[in-house]
Amino acid sequence: MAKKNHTLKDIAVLAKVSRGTVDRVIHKRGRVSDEARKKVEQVLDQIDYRPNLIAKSLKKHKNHMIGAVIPKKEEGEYWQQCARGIRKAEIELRQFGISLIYFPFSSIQEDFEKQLSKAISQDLDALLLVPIYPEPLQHLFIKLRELKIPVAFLNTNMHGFEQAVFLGQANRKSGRLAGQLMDYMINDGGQGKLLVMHLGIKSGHSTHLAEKENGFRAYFSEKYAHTEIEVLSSDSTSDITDLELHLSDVAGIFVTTSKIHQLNSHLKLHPHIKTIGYDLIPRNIESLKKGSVNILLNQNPELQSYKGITTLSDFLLYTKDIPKRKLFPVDIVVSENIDDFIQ
Amino acid sequence: MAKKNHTLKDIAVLAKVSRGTVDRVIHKRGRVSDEARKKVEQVLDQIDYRPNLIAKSLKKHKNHMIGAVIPKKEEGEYWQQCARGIRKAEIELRQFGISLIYFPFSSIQEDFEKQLSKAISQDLDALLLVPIYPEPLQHLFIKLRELKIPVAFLNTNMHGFEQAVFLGQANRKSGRLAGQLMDYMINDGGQGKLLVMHLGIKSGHSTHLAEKENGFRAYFSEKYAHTEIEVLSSDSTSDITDLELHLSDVAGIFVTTSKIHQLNSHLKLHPHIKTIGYDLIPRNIESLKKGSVNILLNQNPELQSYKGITTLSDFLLYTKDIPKRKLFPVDIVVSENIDDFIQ
DNA sequence: GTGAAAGCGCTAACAT
DNA sequence: ATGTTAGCGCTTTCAC
Repeated sequence: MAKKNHTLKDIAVLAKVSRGTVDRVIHKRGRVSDEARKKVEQVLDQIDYRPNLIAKSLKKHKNHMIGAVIPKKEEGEYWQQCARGIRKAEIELRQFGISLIYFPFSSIQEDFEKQLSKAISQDLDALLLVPIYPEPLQHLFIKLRELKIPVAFLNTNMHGFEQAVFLGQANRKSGRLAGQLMDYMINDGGQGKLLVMHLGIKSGHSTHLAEKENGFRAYFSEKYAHTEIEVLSSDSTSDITDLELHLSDVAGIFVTTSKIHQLNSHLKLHPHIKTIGYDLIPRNIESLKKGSVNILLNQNPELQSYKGITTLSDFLLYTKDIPKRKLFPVDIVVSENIDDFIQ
Repeated sequence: MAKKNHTLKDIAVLAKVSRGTVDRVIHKRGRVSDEARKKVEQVLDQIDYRPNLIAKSLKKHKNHMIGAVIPKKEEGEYWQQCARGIRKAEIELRQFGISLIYFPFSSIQEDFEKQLSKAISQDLDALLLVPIYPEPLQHLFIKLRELKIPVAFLNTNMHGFEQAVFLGQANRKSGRLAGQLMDYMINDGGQGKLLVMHLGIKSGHSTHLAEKENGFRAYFSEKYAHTEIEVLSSDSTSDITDLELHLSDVAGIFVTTSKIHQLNSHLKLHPHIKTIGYDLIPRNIESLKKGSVNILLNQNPELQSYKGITTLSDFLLYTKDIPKRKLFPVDIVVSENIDDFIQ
């Protein structure tokens, strides 16, 4: 038994009922007599029935629409990569009757609000979105919840949704990882203090950064009695012109944002300082190749958004379950393996 | 135009011919009059026809069989992971009418020969295999080539096959990467020599190891005038008992195989020595967590074999192209991110 | 050379 | 409550 893949028809024959009845039993659509149900269930116990997802999908075929509410490409290379992942999924899935509609927003509240409203009003079959300003825009998220369509959240998680997947990182963990890598590079945490820098922060992202910082600190406080760790924040380049003052006895710098490239001119003067930053944006890649940055942690926005779309489409096409969360490991990127990660 | 996804039927209507004719034109099956062909081609130029892969697959459905000629699980944890990836794909693909047949071999020539012959004689629809002893068994590989079925090669590539994908690593590159990571850890290549160890080598794998070694050497020779690099090979544990003699002024050890855990007792005595090894097998993981090993490079056998099967099934189900090669980046694993990679 | 039609496995509307 | 049937888009067989 269990060799052949049984079909609904097989089961109907074995249970001596009609295909319709079998279907009703399997999908619990009711309107079946106990007697018939028992007969079918008996057969189902015997064999290992797996519905043919391809047939199911073919039947249901109704050109699914997935909306993507994501920051505009102009918002930075990170979001460009994110868009690339979505685009890749779009091309692959077109042949399966999935199409995408984009709702790109610039990161001001009004624009996000506008785009999300537009998306909500379009009765889509699923939605991928990067949720920002959740508090002031509660009413919108409530509306979204009421739609009861599957949602994929990128970067920031939201709760209270029935069918929702979160695609993102464990920020604290990546901070810890940065700690260990830094530790390896500065050779056992001894001499010199460390700098954690939150560069070019945009509103709404600060909790992520704090988590990274905490992880970084946690690593060192667990391993060494005390390592001196100083924190610097800034949302513009001007703030870091007087950075020089801080760099005298610094052994390593951990930048929690994608802006490590802003330090380039400083780092040239201090080649011994070990540096870890985030994200494979062109200017960082350049810095990595030139050696002013030692390690980049890649949060892999392309893969995340790609998986976001495929998770949704697996649900739409094959009624596969939507997992609660998909956490992606960060890639550790140095100049010797950077090529594996770009294109 | 191009909004809706056009079907064969649509085209037939537009071209005022039958669906059969359209199909014949698209698939170049001949037996079409020039006149009819032109009409169809004209329509095809106008619209963007994308055949519905799901329908195609449903129609063709004929329980495809994929054979897997891979080392037995007893051959080591690496192959066990490999088997897990295949198993994962098997479970996922069962519902699409793909089934697998396993031909596990123990790594002696006779057994491999036997299993591969068996696989060849079973008229499978596709084959995944780990090719070893290609020279002495040329006749078998010639036979395999003649079968003209799609093949996925794991770990070692073979040439002259029409539909074949190679899934594996760029070994030299991973050696270079190990070089850079070592460089980072020993702080700029200065004091102390380095050891490259080929531990527990099995026949047939030595070119891989040499490539890794070369990459490692290349990194250092390009960066520093001269770094002293010593090489040690062994195919049994006994050879490394006198290792102690070599360890006096060693700064780092790079083990090109998965056997770095064999060094555990030695490393305890020299905690300052930095170590890089391969593969997430339990004893290595333990060593990593305990700190006697600093970095493990994960060649990701599970993902490789999984992708091997899915590449083949994408071809069988959806007639998607088979790429020439899929090279996987190695994961850089330290104790702080090991959890991301196990289970 | 061409069109008509069956059928892959499933769902859902429609009879009974 | 249950059985029958049409049809998703494609391939393939079979008449003509």
